[in-house]
Amino acid sequence: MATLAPLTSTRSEPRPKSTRRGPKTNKEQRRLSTERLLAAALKLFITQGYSATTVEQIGRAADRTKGAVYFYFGAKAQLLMALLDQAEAVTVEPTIAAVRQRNGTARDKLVAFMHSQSAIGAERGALMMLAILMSTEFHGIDDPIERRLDGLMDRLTNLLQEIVEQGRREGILRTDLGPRETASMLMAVNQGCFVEWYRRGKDLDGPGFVRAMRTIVLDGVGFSGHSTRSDLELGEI
Amino acid sequence: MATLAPLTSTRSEPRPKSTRRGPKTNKEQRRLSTERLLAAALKLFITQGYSATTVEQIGRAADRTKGAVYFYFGAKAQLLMALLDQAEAVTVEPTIAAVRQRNGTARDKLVAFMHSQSAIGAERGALMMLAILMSTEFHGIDDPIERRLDGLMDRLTNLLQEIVEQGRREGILRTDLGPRETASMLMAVNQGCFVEWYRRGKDLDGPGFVRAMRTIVLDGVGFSGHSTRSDLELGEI
Amino acid sequence: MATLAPLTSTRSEPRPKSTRRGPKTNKEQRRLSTERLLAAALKLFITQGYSATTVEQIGRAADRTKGAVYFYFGAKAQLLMALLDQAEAVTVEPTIAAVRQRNGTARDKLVAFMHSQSAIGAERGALMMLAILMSTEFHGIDDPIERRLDGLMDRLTNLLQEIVEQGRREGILRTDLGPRETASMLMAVNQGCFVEWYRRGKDLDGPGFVRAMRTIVLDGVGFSGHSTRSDLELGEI
Amino acid sequence: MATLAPLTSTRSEPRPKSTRRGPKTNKEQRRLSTERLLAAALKLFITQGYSATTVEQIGRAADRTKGAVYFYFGAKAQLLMALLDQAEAVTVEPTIAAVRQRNGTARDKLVAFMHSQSAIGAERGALMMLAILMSTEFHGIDDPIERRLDGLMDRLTNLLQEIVEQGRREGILRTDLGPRETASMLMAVNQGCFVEWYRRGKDLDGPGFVRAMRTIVLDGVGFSGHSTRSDLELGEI
DNA sequence: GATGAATGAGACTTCATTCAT
DNA sequence: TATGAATGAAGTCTCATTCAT
Repeated sequence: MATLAPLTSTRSEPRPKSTRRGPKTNKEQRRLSTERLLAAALKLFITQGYSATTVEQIGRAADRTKGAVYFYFGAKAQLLMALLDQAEAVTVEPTIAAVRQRNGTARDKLVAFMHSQSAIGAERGALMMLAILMSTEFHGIDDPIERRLDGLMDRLTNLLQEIVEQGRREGILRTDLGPRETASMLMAVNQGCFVEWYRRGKDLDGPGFVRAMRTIVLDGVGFSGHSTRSDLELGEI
Repeated sequence: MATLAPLTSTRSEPRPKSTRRGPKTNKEQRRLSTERLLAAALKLFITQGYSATTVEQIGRAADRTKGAVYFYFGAKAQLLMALLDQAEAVTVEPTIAAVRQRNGTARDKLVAFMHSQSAIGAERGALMMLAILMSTEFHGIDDPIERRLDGLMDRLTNLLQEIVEQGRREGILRTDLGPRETASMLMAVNQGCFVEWYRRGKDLDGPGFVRAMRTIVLDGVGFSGHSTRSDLELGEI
Repeated sequence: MATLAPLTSTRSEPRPKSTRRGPKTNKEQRRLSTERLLAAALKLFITQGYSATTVEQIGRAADRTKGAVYFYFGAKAQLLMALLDQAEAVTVEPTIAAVRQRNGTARDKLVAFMHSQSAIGAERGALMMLAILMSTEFHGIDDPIERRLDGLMDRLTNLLQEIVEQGRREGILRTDLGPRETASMLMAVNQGCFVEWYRRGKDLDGPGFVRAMRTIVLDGVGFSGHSTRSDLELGEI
Repeated sequence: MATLAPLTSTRSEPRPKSTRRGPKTNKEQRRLSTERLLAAALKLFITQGYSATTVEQIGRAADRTKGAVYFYFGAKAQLLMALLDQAEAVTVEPTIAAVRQRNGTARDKLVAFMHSQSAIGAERGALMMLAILMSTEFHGIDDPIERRLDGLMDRLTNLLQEIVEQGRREGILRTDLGPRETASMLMAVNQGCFVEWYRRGKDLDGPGFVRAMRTIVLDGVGFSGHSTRSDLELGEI
C-alpha cells in the first residue's frame, strides 16, 4: 500500500580512511592533491559532462573527499576554470606559436595549424575534449565560464581567420564564404573529427585518422575528379 | 494514516482560470497543446540542453503548466522521446529515401546525401540540432534515450558507409581509412558544420554556407593545388 | 550526461471509448455506474489501501472515467464514506439485531455475535475488511473519516461490552480485565483472525477456519488441560 | 547548457546556524543524529503510517532537516529498512532463542513464546507495532520492503508452526486446523491484541492485559464450561 | 590542513480536484 | 450526463555549499 523507490545503495557508512601514501611536505601534498583532483575532474567532465558530475564523485575519484575540492578550489566552477587554464595553455598557446613561427603561404600555415592541433590532440586529448564539450554544454548560458570558453575558442578562430585572410590576399583560396565563416567552419570540422576520433578511442589508428582528417580538410573526401561538376549537378537548394 | 483532501482540505482558493483562447473540440485542443509543448521543449532543449531545462520552463514556454507536460507525456524523458520520433521521421527517412532512389556513382549518392541533409537542415534545423546535441549530452549514459539516439545516428552512418563501400568498389575513393571510420568522419564533419551554421543563425548566408560545406567535403578547403604535397610536407605526427 | 527516469509507460493516448452495454434509463444508468464505482473502489481500497489508490484507477477499474467519480461522489473521500455506509449497514446492524434478539446468557449472546460476524465475513468479506483496514489507515488522523470509523467500530465494541458486563453479573466470566478492555480484545482477536483468513483467500477452508476461531475465542488454542497451571508457570512478566 | 552555482549564484543568504548542543566528535554526532532520526521515524511511522509520513516531518521531529535523513539513509525506504533491522533483532531473535532453550512440551514452548513476546512488547512496543503495521501497509506491494517484512514475520510463524506440530505429535493439541493455519491464527491473535493494547496506551494495566491475552490464547475468553457445547449450538455457518 | 555532518534550493513527479464542453 | 484537459500543492530526492571540529 505504498510506493517505494528502488532499494539499492546502502549509504551513510563512513568510508574507510584511505591510507594516503606519499610525500610529507605541505607544499608537496598540496600539489599532489590539486593534481589528482584536476585529473579526476577532467576525466569525469568529459565522460559525463559538467553538471552531471558531482563534487563528491570528483573527490572520490581522486581518493580525496568532497571537502578537499572546496578546500583547494572553493567551488566546482573554479575547478573547471582551473582546467580551462590548463586547456588554454596546452591547446591554444602552442598552436598559435607554431603558426606564428611558420613563415610561408596560408596553406603552409594551415598545415602547421592542423599539425600542431593533431599532435596536441594525440597527447593531451582530454584537455582538447574538455574545451570542445564544455563549449557545447555552456553554450547560451550567460556565465563567466561561457565567456572564458568563448575567449579560448576565439583565439583559435582568430588565428584561422588570419590564415584565411592571408590566403585570400595570396589568391590561393576560394571566397565562397567570408573569412570569419570559413574559419568557424574549419574549427567545426576540426572539432567534429576530433570528438569522433577521441570517442572511438583505441579501436582506430590514430596517425591514420589524423592524416585522413587533414586530407579531408585540404582536399575533401578524396574522390578523384573535380568539384565543379558536383556544384553544377546540385543546382539550388 | 492517510491525508485527505476534501474534508480536511488545506487547498488554496481555486485559481483564476487562464482564459485560453482557441479551438473547442478535445481533439483539437489536444493537438494544439501537444504541438505547443513539443515546440517549446525543442527550443529549450537545443538552447539550454536537456537536463538544464526544467519541466516548468517547458510548460511556461507553451503557455501551459508543468502539469500539462505530465498529462500529455508522463515524463520529461518521454517528451524528448516524442521529439526524437519527429527527428527520425524528418531528418533520417527522407535522406535515406533520397540516396536510395539516386542511381549513380558513390559520388552522386554522396552529393544526394548532402543535398538532402542540407535541405532538411535549412527547413527543420532545430530537429537536426536536437539529435546532434542530445547525442553529445547523453553519450555514455546507459539509458533508453542513448540507445534511441544511437539507433537514429547509426542509420545515417550506415548509409554513408554503404556509399563509401560502393566508392571503393568503383575505385574512385581513397582508402586511407576503413569504410566505417570514413563514414563516421563524414558524419562528424556534417554535424560540426551544421551546428556552427545553425548557431550563427541568420547572420550567415544559408545556401552559401551549405554550398561551401559541400565543397569542403568533396574537395577540401579549396586551396588550388593538390594534396599530395601537403601529405609529404606534414611528415609523421 | 543526464540522468533519466525509466521509460516505461506511454501516456497520453486517449483510451478507446468503451462500448457501454446496458440499460438506457437515466436512473438505471446512475445506479449501475454508482454500483460499479463503489465495487471497484472497495476492491482497490482493501488491496492497496485508500491513499495508495488513485481516483483514476477507480474509474478505470469500473470501466468509467475519473470524472465519473467526481460526478457521482464529488470527492474521493465521499466515495469511501458511501462504502462505510454500506459497511455499517451490512456488518454492524445485523449483528446488533442478532445479539439483541438472542435471549439467554452472555455466553449465548457471544456465540450469537460470533456466529453473525462469521456469516457476514463469509458473504461480505470485502466490506468487513474495509472497515478493519481503514481503521488502521486512518487511525490518529483527525478527520471525519476517522470519526465515522470510530463510530462504526464503537457500536460493535459497545455491544460486546454489554455482553461482557452481563457475563460478569451472571458470574460466568472471569474479571482479569475491565469490561471495556475485554470487549476491545475480543474485537481485536476477531479482526486479526478475519484479516488473516481473508488474505489467505481460498487456500483455506472457510467454515473450518471460522469454527476454529470461534473455538479459540471461547476455549483458547485447545490444549487439553486447564489454564491454572500455565498461569502459575508463567510467574511475573 | 548547465546551471552553475558559485558564479551565477541565486542562492539565498547563509542561514543562521541552529546552535546544536551536544557531543563534539564525528562518531558521536553520527550516532546521535542517526538515533534521533530513527526514533523520530519510528514514532511517526506507527502513528501516521509510512506513506503519510513525510521526510521533512521526520527531520523536523529529530531537530534536523530533510537533508539529514538523506545524508544518513539515502532514501526514506532505507530508513524504514534500518528500523526493520532493529525490529528483527529486538522482536524476533530473543523470542526464537527463548523458545529454543525451553525444553518441554509444546504448551511450555507456547507459553515461553508468549512470555517473550509480551516482555518485548512491554519494553519495545514501538518496534513491534512497526512490524505489524508495516505488514498491513505494504501487503500486496511487490517491493523489497514487503519481502523483508514477510521474512521477518515468517520466522515467527515458522516457530509457532514447529510448536504446533510438536503439540500434535504429543497429542495435546486439537487438529481442527492445519499446523500452518493454526500458527497464522496465533500470530493474528497475538498481533491483534498487541495493537489494541499498544494503542490504548497507558490507560490500561500492562501486565494484567498480557496475562489476560495469554489466558485467552490458552483457554479462551474464560467462560466457565467447555466448548463442546458451543460448537454444537452454533451449527453450520 | 582537511573532513564530513548538515543544509536548503530546486528538480522531477503524482494526484485530487476543477471546469469548459 | 459525462468527459478529459489542465492545474498546483505537495512529496521524494539530489547536490553544491557551509562550517565546526
